[in-house]
Amino acid sequence: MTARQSPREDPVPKYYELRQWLRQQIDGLPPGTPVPPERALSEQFNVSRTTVRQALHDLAVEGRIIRRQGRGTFVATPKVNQNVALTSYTEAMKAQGLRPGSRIVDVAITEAEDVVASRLGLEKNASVTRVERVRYANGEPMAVETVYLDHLRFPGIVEELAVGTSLYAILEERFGVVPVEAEETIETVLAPPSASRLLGSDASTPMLLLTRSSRDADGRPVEYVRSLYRGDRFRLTAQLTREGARGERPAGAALAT
Amino acid sequence: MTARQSPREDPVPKYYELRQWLRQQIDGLPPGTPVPPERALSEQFNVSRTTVRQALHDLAVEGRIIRRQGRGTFVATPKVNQNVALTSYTEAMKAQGLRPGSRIVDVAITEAEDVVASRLGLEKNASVTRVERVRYANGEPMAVETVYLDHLRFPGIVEELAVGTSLYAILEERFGVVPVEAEETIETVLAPPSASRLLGSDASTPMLLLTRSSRDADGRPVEYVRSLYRGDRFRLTAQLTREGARGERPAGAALAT
DNA sequence: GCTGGGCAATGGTCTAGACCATTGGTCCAG
DNA sequence: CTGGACCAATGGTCTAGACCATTGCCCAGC
Repeated sequence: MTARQSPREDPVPKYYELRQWLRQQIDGLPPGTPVPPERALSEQFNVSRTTVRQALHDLAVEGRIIRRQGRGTFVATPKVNQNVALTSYTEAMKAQGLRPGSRIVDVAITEAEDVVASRLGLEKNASVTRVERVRYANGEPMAVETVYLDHLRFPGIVEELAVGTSLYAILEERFGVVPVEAEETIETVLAPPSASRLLGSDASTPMLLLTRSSRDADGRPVEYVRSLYRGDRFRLTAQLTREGARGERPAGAALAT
Repeated sequence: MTARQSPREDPVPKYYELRQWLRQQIDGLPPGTPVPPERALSEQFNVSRTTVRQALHDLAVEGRIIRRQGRGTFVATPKVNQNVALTSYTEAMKAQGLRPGSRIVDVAITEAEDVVASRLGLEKNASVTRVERVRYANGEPMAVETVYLDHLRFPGIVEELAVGTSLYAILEERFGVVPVEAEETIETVLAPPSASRLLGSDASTPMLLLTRSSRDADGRPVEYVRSLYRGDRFRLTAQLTREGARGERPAGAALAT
């Protein structure tokens, strides 16, 4: 398998060719179908194992295969959808026939890092409550979510969460606070090892980092949330309706709930 | 530099440590600052070049550095923001002090692939107009966008585009069609070599794939758009306001234009 | 002064291999 | 029957190196 000279004189790397071949083979196969091991592919195509690994890594990044040390490589299950508005993780999973779940893995009162302080309108090193949880679908970890709240404004969160109360129920029932608007950002990042371990993916796997800064009816910051979604397992969706003035593209929008 | 045993017995790969060290060194440096070459880092840290490459690749994926064959490695410029509603690429870039641009690189009448036909409500292999263009900010390629339209319903698009008319102006003025609602998806993919070449990144660089299927006031499909944004250069944003019923999270939304 | 060629420096692709960590199955002993 | 040890198979990390493609600089020739 040599780097091929295409009619346009652009060489195609071996690993890319192998990637495409493999993609062709696995598309349409049921999730869980075994993919040949690295060493077998290396022999079959007479390329080094490194070349095979590159191709497999890329397919894993795209969520087409799942690689498990000691076990092998398998066709992955399709990506699941998550509405950008994040109406409800639970509802979104249920709508796709998946069993949602979550587990709080860390709750702490800590000092706010710069970006957290900034987003919550606090002084540097102000005291914040940090809640970290893992989101599951059918028992499979899908996202790590970290919520930051002003500890002075919302005391006692930790204790309430310990008895299983929903965070937003706490905010509304105990503090009379409802988030009414938010800014969100979406970008690709790589998982730090801590999140990798929680999510069962490796440190070079791109994630979708979704951040949200929400405010209440008085315009005061309520929470700052960082959610790390597995890029190989998630697709975000949005429904838009036209509202605004003519533009280059459909302009303005209202998200359906 | 050995894989270190942390207090929790979790080994940290060398390449990850090097990645973090480099990240610490470059954070805050002005864009364009040279980063030491691979071979220098390999000597300095007494690790193989492959280990260095892995660390550098990861930093490039995250958009922290830019690697140029024959030239070297440099601190990258910060990610730019693109509103999810895609109100206007032009406006979004201008709002960030960037000079927007675009170039149509391919226009064709072609047969619809399955997904395109499905999205446009057409028969398999129906005739569609495909418009492919590259989006720039300050002359730097940022995204590749492919628009598909029903050729029977919207004939003559190719000729109109040849004289520089905006696609949406054509739809409205010639066909009386205005997209009023849309579904969008956002996910991470890897750039195919064709897009890599257009965007100046490599085939293992994650991209943000944003798809949009829009419909007119009669509910008929108007266009199907696939936009590949460089994951190392883009962050998507959304402004949400509360509309809906109580949920686990802020529910429903209206996007600002 | 300008242009083209040569060369060094750089990142990109690839080979070959060693060793490690994890997993699951099999076999044996209690 | 159950649990533990062993082993093969698998993916993960890493070394060492070769060769290629690209880039920019310097020098020589016109």
